[in-house]
Amino acid sequence: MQNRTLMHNIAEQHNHQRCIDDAMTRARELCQHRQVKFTRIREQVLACVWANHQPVGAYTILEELAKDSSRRPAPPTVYRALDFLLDNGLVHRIASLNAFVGCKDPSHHHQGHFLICRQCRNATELDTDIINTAIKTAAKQHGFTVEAPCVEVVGCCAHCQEVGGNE
Amino acid sequence: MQNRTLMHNIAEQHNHQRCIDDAMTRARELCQHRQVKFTRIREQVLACVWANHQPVGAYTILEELAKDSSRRPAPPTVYRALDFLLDNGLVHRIASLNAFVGCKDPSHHHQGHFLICRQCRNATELDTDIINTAIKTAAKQHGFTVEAPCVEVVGCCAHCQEVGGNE
DNA sequence: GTACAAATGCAATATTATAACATTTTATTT
DNA sequence: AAATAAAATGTTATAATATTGCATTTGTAC
Repeated sequence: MQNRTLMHNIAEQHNHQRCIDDAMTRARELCQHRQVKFTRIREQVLACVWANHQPVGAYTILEELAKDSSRRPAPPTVYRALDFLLDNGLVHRIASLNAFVGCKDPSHHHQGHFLICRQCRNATELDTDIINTAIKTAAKQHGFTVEAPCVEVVGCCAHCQEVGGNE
Repeated sequence: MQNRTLMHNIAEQHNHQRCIDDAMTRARELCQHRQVKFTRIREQVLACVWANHQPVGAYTILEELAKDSSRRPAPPTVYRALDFLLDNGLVHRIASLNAFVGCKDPSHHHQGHFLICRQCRNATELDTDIINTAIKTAAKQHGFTVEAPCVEVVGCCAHCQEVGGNE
């Protein structure tokens, strides 16, 4: 049921295969440009993260890698790949979920803001500045200098509101 | 050094003993009013969280409880107390730190916004609405209904900027 | 005092993440 | 191409955070 909702959602909103392909191409080009190596493992991990728009845990990625190859990689393998992808802005970590999600714009480093649907679990990265501006304004009142704002908003996405259903 | 900075900070900003006392009194009254039990363990855990303004981990709390009494409580003891305190809005959980911090206004339920100093580790809870408003505005553009916004801003607090020092 | 519900004790284990060191692969120099 | 250095990955172990399930105790209502 939840899966149906998700697939429905994704299918309606965009061609997800294209979404994946674009992300992988972007990553490849970006790594080439930065002269860093987009190795097989890193590619596999990124593909796994982009498989859908739900943030995915490190150990879930591990399972997926195990399916693909005959031997099961150990946790550090995945975490190292994730560290690389994080460093290069190709994925974001969602602290409140201990999970990772693809970055929609890896060209410039930024800490994304996320809308996380409680129902379908999709995480949407925002690209406005209003939240950052508000945070800076609030911080300024305390003389606080912002370095890394982390914004993870749980709620209900447009599609799940329409569909309604399981609460 | 970091400790000195922290103590300095706290000492300058407010009388922390009073800060603790107020928080504990507030908690006691609130539990009485809500007809929920502010048991010894819950009280100890809350006191531990309020010991300073740095978010504290569950296992650190465990250590503290072990010091106070002859026998060492098991993790569920602490987590259950924390769950109670979270449910009653007496503490907040900082997802990005896996740690807990006292809530400055438990009278109404809310998800706090935090400024977390990278240097002294103090977490300051914001009480403005600008960030929530910005989040709602941004979410609205996506037809997203906000339920629980999580805002954890890492940066450098006013005091640590003045003091400077270790980066 | 009995019965029930809530809270705590306790053992085991799940989940997420890292440390330390060995090996392999890749790139660079000779 | 061989030697070297650097980067990436493999492997084992373990740390850190959190939960499950069930037993026991405590508190409250009847």
